[in-house]
Amino acid sequence: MSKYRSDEAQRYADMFKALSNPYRVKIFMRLANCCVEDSPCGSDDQICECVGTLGKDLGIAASTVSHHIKELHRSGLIKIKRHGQRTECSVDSAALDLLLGFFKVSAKV
Amino acid sequence: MSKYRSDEAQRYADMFKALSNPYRVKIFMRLANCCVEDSPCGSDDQICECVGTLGKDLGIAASTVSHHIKELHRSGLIKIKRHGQRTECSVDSAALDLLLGFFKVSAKV
DNA sequence: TCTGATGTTCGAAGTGTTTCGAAATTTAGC
DNA sequence: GCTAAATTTCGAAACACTTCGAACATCAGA
Repeated sequence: MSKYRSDEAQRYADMFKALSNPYRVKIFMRLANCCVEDSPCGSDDQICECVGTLGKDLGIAASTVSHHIKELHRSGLIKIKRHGQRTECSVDSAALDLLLGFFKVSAKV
Repeated sequence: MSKYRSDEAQRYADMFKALSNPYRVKIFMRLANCCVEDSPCGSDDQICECVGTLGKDLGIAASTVSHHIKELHRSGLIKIKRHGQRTECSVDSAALDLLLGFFKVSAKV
């Protein structure tokens, strides 16, 4: 409590909930390795047709992948940009910094 | 995927699930500010009779606090040591480092 | 404008989570 | 051995999450 606003815990909980599913963790890790912030999927050398390709790699239905991506987006962890038929996703670096800060404070680094 | 084992995502998801509830985030933040690893609750100047006091501050039943603490413990985020009638909790610094690493890698810091 | 590719929304089934109060457990101190 | 304090376990009710397939929406290109 103390140095945090009462609804700050809720904000963190929302982001952690978005990462509380192994498929969403995998999606997030994959995005973090290929598309952070303003270098979205499909640019330059990296090609990841987000929903479709991720769905095949994960072995779950496309509608489920779409749902998980929506959850990640709702929590603010990722950004979504529609580009023609494709939906390009990227990790929101501000959210990343916020979470990094959460554990840095806790770790007293 | 790539550089992570298949069940590594599950491990992270478990820890994030433990932090997916605002009460558990509050408990974790409080513990991180008073008892990390080997300086458990109640030592020296800091006094926090974990379950009891946290329950009053959070405004929820003691049995609920106990449940949340069990969840944090099961995920590996905190350690539990019974000391007489009290249950002393502390943040597991190894888990903290693991999560810090998760976001550091993602942030490409 | 039709077609195929890509992605989203909907409804449903199964499962898991949250919270409580009551009862049980554990331990310190008499 | 009793009693009181701290915490856990149990059972139940309400609610939320996960996943799918089917149906719908959107867009690129012939």
